[in-house]
Amino acid sequence: MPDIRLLDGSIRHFDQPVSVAALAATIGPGLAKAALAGRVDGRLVDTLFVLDRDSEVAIITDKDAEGLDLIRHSTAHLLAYAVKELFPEAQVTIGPVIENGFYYDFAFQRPFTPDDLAAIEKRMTELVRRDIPVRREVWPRDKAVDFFKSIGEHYKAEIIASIPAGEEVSLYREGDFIDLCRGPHVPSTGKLKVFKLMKVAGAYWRGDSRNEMLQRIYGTAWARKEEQDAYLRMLEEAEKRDHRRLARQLDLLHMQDEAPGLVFWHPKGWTIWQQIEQYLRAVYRDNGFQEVRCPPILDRTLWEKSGHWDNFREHMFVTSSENRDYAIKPMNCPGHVQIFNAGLHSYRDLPLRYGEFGSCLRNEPSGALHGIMRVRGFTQDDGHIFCTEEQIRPEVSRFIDVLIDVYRDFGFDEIIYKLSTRPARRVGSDATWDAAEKALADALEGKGVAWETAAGEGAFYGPKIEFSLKDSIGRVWQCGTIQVDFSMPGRLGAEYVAEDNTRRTPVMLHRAIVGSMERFIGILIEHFAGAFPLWLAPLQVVVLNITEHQAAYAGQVAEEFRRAGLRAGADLRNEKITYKIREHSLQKLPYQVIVGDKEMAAQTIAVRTRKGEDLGQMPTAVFIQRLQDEVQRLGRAA
RNA sequence: GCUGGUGUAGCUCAGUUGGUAGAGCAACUGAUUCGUAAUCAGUAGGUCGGUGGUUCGAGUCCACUCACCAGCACCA
Repeated sequence: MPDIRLLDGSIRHFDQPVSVAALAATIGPGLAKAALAGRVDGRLVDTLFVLDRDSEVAIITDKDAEGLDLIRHSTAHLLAYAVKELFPEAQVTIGPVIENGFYYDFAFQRPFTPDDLAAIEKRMTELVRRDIPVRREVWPRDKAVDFFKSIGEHYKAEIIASIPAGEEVSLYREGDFIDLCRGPHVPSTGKLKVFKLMKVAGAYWRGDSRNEMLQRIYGTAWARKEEQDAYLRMLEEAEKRDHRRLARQLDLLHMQDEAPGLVFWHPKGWTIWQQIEQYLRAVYRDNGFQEVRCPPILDRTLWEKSGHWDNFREHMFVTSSENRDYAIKPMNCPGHVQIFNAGLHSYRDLPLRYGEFGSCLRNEPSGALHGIMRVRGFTQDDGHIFCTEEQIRPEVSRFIDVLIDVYRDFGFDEIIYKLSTRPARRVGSDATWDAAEKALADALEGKGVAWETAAGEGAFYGPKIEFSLKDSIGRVWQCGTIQVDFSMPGRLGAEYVAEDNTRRTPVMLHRAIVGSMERFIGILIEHFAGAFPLWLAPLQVVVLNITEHQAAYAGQVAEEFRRAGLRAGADLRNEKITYKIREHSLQKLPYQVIVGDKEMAAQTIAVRTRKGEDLGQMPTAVFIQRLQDEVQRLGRAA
């Protein structure tokens, strides 16, 4: 008869098998009510699971991370239940938990409408009110296949049929609804209080674009109302700082129908770009990268050699002239190899590092385009390191240091590291992969940072590390990468003379810090909500006169700022000072300098920030010094 | 590329069952010279994404097409 060890170390003895729910009840009525599931010797089970042997048990409630996942998973089932009640002809497929919620895919003869969603959500709420028990059943696989076929659930039958024959499968029954599921689930629908259906969209069956498209309903679900409210507020906030909207409001750039996926940079947007480019250029210079520039189009034969013609022909822009085919470069590496190949290199030259703000064009599928985050014409802060296998680790290590510094300078303190290892289809020997993966892992380990491994997610040509940053509202963006490449140098005939006077093929490391300039600027716009730090702001300070009387003085002050190397303007329009302040505040211009008769008489200026803080009155020279200090502090002077 | 949705003045949007386009802001003109997030008045501005069709008549209906949006698939 079971002895049950609880989380606090205490042991409870029972004279007969006991369910998780009953166990919770012996601990306290509050816990019994809150129990969503149990964790028995590390395995999650339903509350009706019977403990019949000695085990270690934790009661899972909505305070546990697993509890939240459970709620989301069960809410996905609740959604399917409601859909089947309202639309019996709809077929169910799968309904997993995702970040912040869940989705469920249905096969249905017509798309669901927003009205349908409202009706479904209403039905879900009714099912919750009825507090219907959710019960696990275990069936032989074949019986389950026959059953789901018999009720017309062909997708479900197909899923179950892919489970090995002879195994048992678990089904969950709530009311008249029965679904295949590994479980566990919350004990009854009444436990699901906080959820909202968000949107409906198409999704391919089994994630394969060759398959038919299903109707996917997305929902969010939480343990507590306040958490959902916070999540919905975060979405609202994200919408407010959407880079497409801010780019228009702040007059940074635009895109138009005639150039899908391509950006027209306006003066203000281009100023930001230039600050970033100049900054990165200094980073390159300080870290041994020599800046180069490659031709925008290269002969087809080169892309055939590199392998891109075979793999990406559909996504390359091609052009021809005088019976020759060219591709507009979709990447810079083959060009950098040409520069490497243009001279004979000794092992003493390695590592050799090239960097380029490389403009690339890729004919991305129309549905992939998204503002300036995913475009057809973009500029990589691309770099390639030609080195030996032994040099991989120190190069990667050094790169990580640089990357951390750069991200910090842009205001990102949290970085997520992911090491992607060998995929099934790959080039290079296992020994080579072993060494390279170890070099990357060692480099990460040497930094003392937390990192995770994505097994099998490396490129066919080598392992890589991907660097993601977390923005001010908690969203994660993958930007940097460093990738080992065993393939390209050989394909394009790169070699160096080794110590023993033999010709060897170098290893090539591809690396990018911000990734694409366009995308990174998009991320920055959203991260800062358009309120760029001083060193990046298109205009750093504007001088406002109160009446025409101080116009000349205001112009003179602005000129002083400009002479000091600051991006300054004067707004001498015949408008009320409040009007001008409002306008420049909305434009997120960092500092507004106000000059009236008082300031003019004292030969000073009055300063306020875009947030409305009053910095008081001071001589222009004093404020210039402050601004210069701030620029120095927030970013390396370019 | 796929599924669904959207496309009206520079911007944000309204346009009832098809009858020949409207608001606010911005712009322009004039008045106002006013101390920390919107001064008042006036003027001008649109082949309603494009092409074709139905109709006496189309922003409103139909077909095709382009772009964008939300997902999916893709991302060297």
